[in-house]
Parts: sequence; structure tokens; C-alpha cells
Amino acid sequence: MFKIVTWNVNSIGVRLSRLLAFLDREKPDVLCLQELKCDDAKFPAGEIEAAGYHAAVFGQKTYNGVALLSRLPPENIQRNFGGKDDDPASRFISARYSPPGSEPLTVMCAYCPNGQSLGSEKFAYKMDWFARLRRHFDANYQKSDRIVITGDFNIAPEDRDVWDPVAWKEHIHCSSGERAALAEVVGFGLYDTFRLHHKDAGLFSWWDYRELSFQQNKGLRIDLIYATRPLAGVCVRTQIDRNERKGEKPSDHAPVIAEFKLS
DNA sequence: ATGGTTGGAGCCCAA
Repeated sequence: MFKIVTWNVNSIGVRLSRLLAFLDREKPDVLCLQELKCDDAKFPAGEIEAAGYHAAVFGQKTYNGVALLSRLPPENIQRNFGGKDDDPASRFISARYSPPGSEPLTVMCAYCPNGQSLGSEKFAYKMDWFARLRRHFDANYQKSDRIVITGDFNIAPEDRDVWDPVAWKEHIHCSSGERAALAEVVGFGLYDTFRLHHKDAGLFSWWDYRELSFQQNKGLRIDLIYATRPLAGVCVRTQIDRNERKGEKPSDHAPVIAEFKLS
């Protein structure tokens, strides 16, 4: 089994003890991290290595920052989309892994822009970022490739991914424009692995820190794991680790887990 | 409820 997890940790410095406990408990093959909020020099490489993990890091001071932690060594590490299309923010990293006895697969880790509010400059940047993501797929991959793209997409794909779809209608993270931009990316040939196994509404990955949102399950499902058909077809289990949102100093996001039976 | 909480920076910004 090959276990891939995505987790927006909201500062790896504050979350390091939780992160190390998570690695020890869940033993993911690849852990995709977003919002490191540290530059490469401050990344806790020693602790990660001591836990038995390789790290491919794309840090940034104060904001953003993504990383791929893995049992296997990362190959062909790519940061952002490359070329003239590139972005000053550290939001995207991918690597290839070669499991013994199986074909290689590419794992991508994305921290998609938040967008702030409809009509803002940040919203326009978000929409453009998703268009660039789709072009990145078209320029570098085929839908028959073995690809998993995970991350904080900052978009709830459907109304069943929103705690109050009426209140959130055409609001940031839920608007028809954002959903269309996400659908363009998914249209490359991606499958939402969580929805292969869970159909219910009320299953979320993010809850605001404020107003006891988690305790009332007022959340959104915005942390997603998509796979191309060859891997979606062997995705045998998915789970949102709600326990990680509990206790002392949780991230506002829970880890999302997907397991693949590779052959 | 245009509120509220968290994190990193540095006396506010982003989420």
C-alpha cells in the first residue's frame, strides 16, 4: 500500500511536534505540506531526517511554503510552474517516486491562492493561478500518466463540501467562478479520490479558528487529493483525520489521507 | 453578526 497525505500545517515551526507524532503514527509514504511559513534555512530538516523521511522543500519567509516528505528519495523535483509563467510565491512542488516493483508516480503538492473576496486583486490572481496550473498539466503530462495532485485548493468543489451552502453561495471558496476554474484543472483527467469512497455531505477538512467552528462542524472540504485514472482506479481508502484538529495547538486544517494499492 | 482566532512579523497583514 502507498499512503499519500496532504496537510496544511499553518506554520511548520509551531506544528513540528504534532508533525513528528503524525509521521510516527500514520507512517505515510508521502506527506504533502502547505503553509510552512518558513524559508528553506529555517526548515527543520534534521528532525525530519531523524524521523526517517526525505524532504523536498520550497520555502518562503512568513507566508506560503510547501514541502514533500517521503520514505523514498524524491526524483525530478519541480518548484512552481517554471519559465516565464513563474510565480514569486512558493505554492507548488512536485517530485517523482519509484516504488520497488511498481512504475514511478508523480506527486504534486499545491497551496492554491486564498482569493480573499470576489472581485479583489487576490481573486484575479487566484483565477489566473488555476489557469496556469491547467497549462502546467497540458505542457508536461498526459492523462494516462500516474499523477496524484494534493493540496489546499481553497475551493470547496460542491455544495455538499460546505457546511451552509446557502450562506456561502457565491462567497469566496464556493463561488461558481472558482468552481469552474477548478473544473478546468480536473478536466485534464483527474478524479477526487475522497469522493470515490465517501458520498455524504458534512465531511470537511478545514474549520475556522473562530467561533467554535470545529466544535459545531462549520467547515469546508478544501484539502483535496486528485489522481489520474491509473491511480484513482487503485485508490482503496481515503480519510480525513479529524482527530488532528483537536487538542492543543491544532492547525485549522486536518490531514487528508489516500491509500493506493500499487502493482 | 463586516464579528471572531491564529501565526509571523515587528507595532499589522494574511488566512
